[in-house]
Amino acid sequence: MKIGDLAKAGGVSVETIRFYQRRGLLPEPPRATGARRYGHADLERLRSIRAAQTAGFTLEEAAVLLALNPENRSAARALAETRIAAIDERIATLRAMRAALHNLAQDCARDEPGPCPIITAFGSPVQESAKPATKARARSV
Amino acid sequence: MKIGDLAKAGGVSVETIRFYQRRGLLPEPPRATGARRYGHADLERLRSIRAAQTAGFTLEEAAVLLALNPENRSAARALAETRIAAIDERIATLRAMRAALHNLAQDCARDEPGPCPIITAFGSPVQESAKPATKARARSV
DNA sequence: CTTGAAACCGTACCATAGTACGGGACTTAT
DNA sequence: ATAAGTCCCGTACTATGGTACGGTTTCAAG
Repeated sequence: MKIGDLAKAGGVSVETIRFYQRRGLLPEPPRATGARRYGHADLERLRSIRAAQTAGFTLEEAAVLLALNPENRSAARALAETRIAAIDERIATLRAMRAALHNLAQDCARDEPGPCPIITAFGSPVQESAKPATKARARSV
Repeated sequence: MKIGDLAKAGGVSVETIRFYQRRGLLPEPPRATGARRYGHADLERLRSIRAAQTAGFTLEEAAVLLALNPENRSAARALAETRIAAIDERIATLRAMRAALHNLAQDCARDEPGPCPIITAFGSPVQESAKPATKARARSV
């Protein structure tokens, strides 16, 4: 297999494979007249990386998982537990955000007199000095 | 108020304020002999930005919220609903990740003979050609 | 034998939200 | 009056996970 074939088989771009090689996630395979030649093991490894990513691991964590001795259950489990804890934390944060937004949206929908509660919470403080800064915009914001 | 005072009052760094100014999120206030002078409205605006961020809005969305007419409830509500939908999607993805990891961790904890299920899922494909690529590591991975 | 596809390489760029650095100007306190 | 502390400015760098560009070489078909 050449790099393009591996890319197709793994569902990633050629650039991505080269990127993984630079990061040490995929080995540098032997070459035939310049071009790298890949085997089935490389495809397996690529799939492992993608699976780890899908489960929320970073590429760095994927590298650790790949380097792990298959007998080393405690290390693997520790990694998984750490990830689960991080996911739980993230979910809790998102739920809090969601609840806050939902409440504001409900209030807003009640359509009582006065300014929109969403804008009161996040938007224009209704003061003077804080004009939209239209001319200060150097980038496209 | 000078920039340092505003930074302290808003709980951000001076650099962050300057960064917000470059992005057009905070206006460029009048100056006294070089140094910018801020008023209470600027602090309010800074707080609005941080509140929007806490609710999961990006800085770009925060800019839109700040620019909104306080009467424009439908626009504000649309923004909030979009954000809620994005949050829901993200939570769903995280839950799926969590469930997958949790199952693997449970299997692993059963400690049955054979390789660790976590590593089977994400780690070493147990083949030859895929050595850890230690020497290929250009960056620190 | 020539053309086009695909490989190679290094480097730069994307988004996001800042942080850090270096040098000059200016204020404030001792 | 000198030193410390802020302020100014522009630029570069951080992390993350790639994507894109430009130029060279080699491979396979026609």
